[in-house]
Amino acid sequence: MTAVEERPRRADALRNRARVVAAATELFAARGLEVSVPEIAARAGVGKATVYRSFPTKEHLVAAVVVERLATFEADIRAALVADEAWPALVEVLCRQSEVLAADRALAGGLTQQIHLPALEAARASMWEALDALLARAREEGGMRADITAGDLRVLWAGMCRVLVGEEESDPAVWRRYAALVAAAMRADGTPAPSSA
Amino acid sequence: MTAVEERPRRADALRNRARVVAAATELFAARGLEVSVPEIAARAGVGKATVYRSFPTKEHLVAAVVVERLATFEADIRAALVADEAWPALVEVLCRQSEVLAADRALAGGLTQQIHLPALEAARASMWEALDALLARAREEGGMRADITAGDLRVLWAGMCRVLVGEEESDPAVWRRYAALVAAAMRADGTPAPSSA
DNA sequence: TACGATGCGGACCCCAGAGTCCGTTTTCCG
DNA sequence: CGGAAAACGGACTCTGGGGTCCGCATCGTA
Repeated sequence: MTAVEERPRRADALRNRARVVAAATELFAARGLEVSVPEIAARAGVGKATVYRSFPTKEHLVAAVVVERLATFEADIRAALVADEAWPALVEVLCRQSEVLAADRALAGGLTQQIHLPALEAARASMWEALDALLARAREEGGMRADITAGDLRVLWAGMCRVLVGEEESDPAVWRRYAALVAAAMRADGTPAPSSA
Repeated sequence: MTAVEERPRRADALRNRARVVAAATELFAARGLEVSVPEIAARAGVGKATVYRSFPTKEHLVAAVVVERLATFEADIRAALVADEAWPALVEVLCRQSEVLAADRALAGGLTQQIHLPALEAARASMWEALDALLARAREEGGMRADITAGDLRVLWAGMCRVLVGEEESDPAVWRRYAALVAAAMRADGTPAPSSA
């Protein structure tokens, strides 16, 4: 655990850090968050220790990459927030991001992975908050069941993503189709929960 | 890899095997399929090697436990097959089994886990076949979208289960609610996939 | 009851991945 | 341009889980 201090870093250190992040981003996208640190270091053309000089822990590296990906996802959501009608915009975001996920296993992991690092938690929270806002608008417009929250969307959507990722599904059309099914589950049209408990 | 021969096994060997399976069933249910063999052995009150005498590989042990669980799931489905109306019966099965899953991480893993062992593959296939039959009936009765297959149900339902399991959700009501949402996604009511790809 | 086959379990090996150390190289400031 | 601080990277340790070995105990049959 090398401390991450605040004093100015040398040029080569910054360059190497960037290379590591780039390599990690590629590898995580291609093969998931399980890729080992040594392999990332090799891909970046640096030694393992160099990775640990920028990131105290593998989790920190993962977080750095995932935060980046979450940010672009959130940007897409926020763009949808200004659309005329929220519901179609929401569905479009889901479909589009599902296509992205078809080729990026890192984000999929990031949606649900159990990593408790402030930076990541914050990025996640901010993202869900944006999605919540979009859902709220869709609800107001009447296109959605009233009891659906961003959390519900997360469970259904992230879950489906995990299964598809696990099966190496890479056809964007398939991903879009499931995104549409998840959207269908949230539509306003009766079919309330049946019976007890 | 100790071979699993056919000659009659000693009484104590059978007893120990049963203990191991019982311990594994408990631990897998409580904490998922990641529980280590040493820990299972300890819980069963036997040595690690004893586990490997009955099961050539950890995967074989996992398979043995999961097959058992899948069988009870399948039995539930087949019972629903003789109901008057297939759709409500299907929803009921999903809700009920979701409650079961709330307390059993083993089955959840078994639904999607990548283990390629004949016995497990067979049990899974048989289970999905039963579910397919139930879906077919529901489709005939008109309660369901025509394009939904058992595979679709698997992606949505198993996915949602994985997320809930990962978050240690143990409130059966929550599980039932999501099962109902998945069911809603499959209902016949327009909302077809939007646009391209 | 005796004795061979069967089964037991603790000690052991192997591997892989996370994280650290230290002698050498690079940067950069005076 | 020279030297101290910063960074490098290969070699190292540590941990933990899967799977095996072998001397000892137990079973069950003649």
